[in-house]
Amino acid sequence: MTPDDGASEGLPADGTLLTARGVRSRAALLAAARHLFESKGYANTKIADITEEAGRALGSFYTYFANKEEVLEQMAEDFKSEIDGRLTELDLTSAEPYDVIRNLVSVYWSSCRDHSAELAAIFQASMLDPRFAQRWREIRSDARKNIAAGIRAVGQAGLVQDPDPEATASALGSMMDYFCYVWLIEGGEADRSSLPDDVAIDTMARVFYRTVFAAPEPAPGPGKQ
Amino acid sequence: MTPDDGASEGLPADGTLLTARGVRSRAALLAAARHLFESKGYANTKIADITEEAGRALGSFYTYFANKEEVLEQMAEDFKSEIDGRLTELDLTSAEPYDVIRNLVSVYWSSCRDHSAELAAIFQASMLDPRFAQRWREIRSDARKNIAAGIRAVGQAGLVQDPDPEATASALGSMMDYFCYVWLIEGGEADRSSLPDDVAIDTMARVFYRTVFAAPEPAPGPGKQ
Amino acid sequence: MTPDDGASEGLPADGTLLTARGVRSRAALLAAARHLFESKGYANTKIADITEEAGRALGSFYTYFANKEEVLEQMAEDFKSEIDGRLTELDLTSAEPYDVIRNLVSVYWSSCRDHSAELAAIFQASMLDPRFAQRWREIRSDARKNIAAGIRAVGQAGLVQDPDPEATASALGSMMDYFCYVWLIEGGEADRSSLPDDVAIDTMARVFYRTVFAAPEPAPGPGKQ
Amino acid sequence: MTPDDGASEGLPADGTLLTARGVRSRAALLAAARHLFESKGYANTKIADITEEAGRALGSFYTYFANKEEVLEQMAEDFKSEIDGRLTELDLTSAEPYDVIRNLVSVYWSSCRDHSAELAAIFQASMLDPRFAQRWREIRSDARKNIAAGIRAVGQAGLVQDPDPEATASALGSMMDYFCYVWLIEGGEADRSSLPDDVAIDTMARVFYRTVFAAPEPAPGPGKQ
DNA sequence: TATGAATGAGATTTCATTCAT
DNA sequence: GATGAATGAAATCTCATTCAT
Repeated sequence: MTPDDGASEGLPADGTLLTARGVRSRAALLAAARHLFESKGYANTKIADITEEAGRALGSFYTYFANKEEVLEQMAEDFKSEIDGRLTELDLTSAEPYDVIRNLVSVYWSSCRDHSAELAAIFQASMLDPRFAQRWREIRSDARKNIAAGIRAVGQAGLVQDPDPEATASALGSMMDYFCYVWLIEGGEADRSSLPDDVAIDTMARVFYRTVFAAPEPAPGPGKQ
Repeated sequence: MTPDDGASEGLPADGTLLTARGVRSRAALLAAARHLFESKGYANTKIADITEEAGRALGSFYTYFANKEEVLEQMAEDFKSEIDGRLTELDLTSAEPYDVIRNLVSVYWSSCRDHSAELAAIFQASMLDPRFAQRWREIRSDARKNIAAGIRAVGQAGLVQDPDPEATASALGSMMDYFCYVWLIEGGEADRSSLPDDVAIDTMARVFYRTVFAAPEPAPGPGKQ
Repeated sequence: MTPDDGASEGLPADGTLLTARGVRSRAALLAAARHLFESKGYANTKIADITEEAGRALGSFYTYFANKEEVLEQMAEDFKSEIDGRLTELDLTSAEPYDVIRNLVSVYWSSCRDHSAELAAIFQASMLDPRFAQRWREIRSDARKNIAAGIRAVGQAGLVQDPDPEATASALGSMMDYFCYVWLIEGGEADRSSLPDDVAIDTMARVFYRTVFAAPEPAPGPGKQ
Repeated sequence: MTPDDGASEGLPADGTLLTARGVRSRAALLAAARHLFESKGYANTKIADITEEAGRALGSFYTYFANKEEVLEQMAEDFKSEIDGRLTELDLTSAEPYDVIRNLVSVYWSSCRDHSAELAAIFQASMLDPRFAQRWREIRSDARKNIAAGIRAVGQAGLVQDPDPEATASALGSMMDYFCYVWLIEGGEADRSSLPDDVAIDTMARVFYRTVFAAPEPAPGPGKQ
């Protein structure tokens, strides 16, 4: 669950393998970038900031990455596989549909919380660089498809019909993406600056469930997250 | 803040009145900025791009604006009063709650579509500059409050209870904001690049209505938008 | 005959016309570049050197040129049209073939002497950048063709046959190009560092004449250059 | 300066002897440098390119050379002794002066062809670095002296007088140097990209012979090169 | 007001050389 | 000897802002 594990040991730009020292440096740079992307934002972070934060010389950055985009690329990759991994582990056979939805929302929220740097950076980059807009579309595409499939399944079960499951999935996905961004990165709304995890999760789950089932969610059992 | 206090015809920074020529130049610059913010994005638009597009000399920009932020400031102001104006004109006393919601969503969608430049710029700027994040929070705050008030009203009518109307309002607002951004600015999702107006509006209205009423929306009558 | 006249008033990168002030600045930068290319060489001259020498700010360079290559491009253009102009003025109907050749060689030598900066820079650049190698080939191509035509004319007059006039023209051209470079730029041979104009011209003319006519040149009359 | 004093097997900078492994590494680096100087040019070749091409680690370069100049220094040395060697082997007592000249030119051409990397690098370096300009002057100095001596001998034989044999030698040397560079390195003239060996050699020999003897060369016998 | 040239503080990127392992 | 990561001094280019005309 630490942000630094997983796929990010990575490789230098040219595909060569790294020495132990190299692995350490690369990790230090990624960690520094993550930290800065979160605190100052992707666009406002200079390469020099990253190397300074990592305690490395400016030039060392280029031993491991061709440019700032490549750092984000790497982080986005890790972010996606992390979420994918967590979602795969999820128990989707739960008796209660609401629990399935809540678990799903919960995984998404906590992934975003643990990777707020990545989330912030990807969001930003998607607005600055069309290449990243495309990348971000791809990353979220699986999630959209799964939601749409769920909506369709509910329709085929004869429960509630949705005239355009993909559009609805896009709306629900947008809700989750931006709600997470607002509360985890941007610092909340005008008169409230943060949300407890369970409130955030319940809120998203509620919107999600009601949208799909057009009915009230079951009364809550005792607390979770 | 009267809706027509002359802000958008604009005044120079020092409060002096503009000559007719000045009014024209200022408008040309704003129009150019709008166009560029939409096509290349706020961050990727340089002052020189704006003046070139406007057919003015670089230096003229500074006759009317202190910097790019001020241009956006102005556009945001106009954007907000425009939406506010349209929402005020709205008939909220409609017999059918679904129609109220659909009208509201419809106004939001078409405002965003007609002001995609502003939307794009505000969104982007809110991610680059904390000052604009705050500004954007304020702009959307009224809408959030109204939604929350609506949810509360429904609860008080004894229909459906919502444990945290503000949080839900934030979720619904996030859905609308980002859904509009995705489909009007970013170019849609991975496998669909645009949405007809009525589909977009129906989709948002559906999510909105179901979330608030925890029930299916009424079956659509013929023709819309 | 000053290096700064002619085509080099030029235009800024984007084709816009320059103000009087702009014309002055651009000329100052070109003059500075010319001076530095000659004294330190093209490759060893930094943009900052040029602007410093011209008494301008670093950034001003980019108002007039996209990069160093473009400066040279401009200088090469001027150089070529200058030589072309001088050659066109030449009297080729002289009774004495030797005089024609000597005049031609003389024009070439003095053009190179007056434009040693350009010569040095073009030579250097042609070795560093394939694009300039091509450019330089094109520049000298006319001269080669004229020489070849001359050789062919001599052959058709039944005087001396040359099995490959183009190859010979290339050899004579190479001789002139590099001889000029050696004596005007590089500082001569191991044991002699400069050559009086008339010696240089006589030498090249001799090689040229003897190669074409396979006979001794006429005995020199008095005074020349 | 015996032709085989071991220079090209080389010694490390400090005079220590190399191990067998060291000899192999040094040779690999020289070969890689040769190859790259030829294909990308001296200035465009980085140390890292050389070590990569040689399959060695970057740092290993500095075990054998202090810098890139030293590599070229070494190659220039080899180049010169190679040409000197070939010229010494030449039969200068041939009955026919034209054959002497043709042999000489032929040796020069084939030396340049077999050492095009060295030729390219020396030429380039002589334009970038005054130290190499000097070096290159020295290298070619012997050749110039020999040519001048030949011209003088012809004059003393009462055949043709040359007012400045050294200048003429410089012109003929320039012709050969640059003609070889143009056709062996730069890729020819605008409308022809290569020359068969015998055409190149005949052409240079023709210019050379006619310049020295101010008379047509003897009609060619069969077979050459 | 309008103009567009001038400025210079950044930011990125490259690469020769050093050095710890 | 061999390795390749680390270094940091350049150099290039950008662009918001100022200012003389």
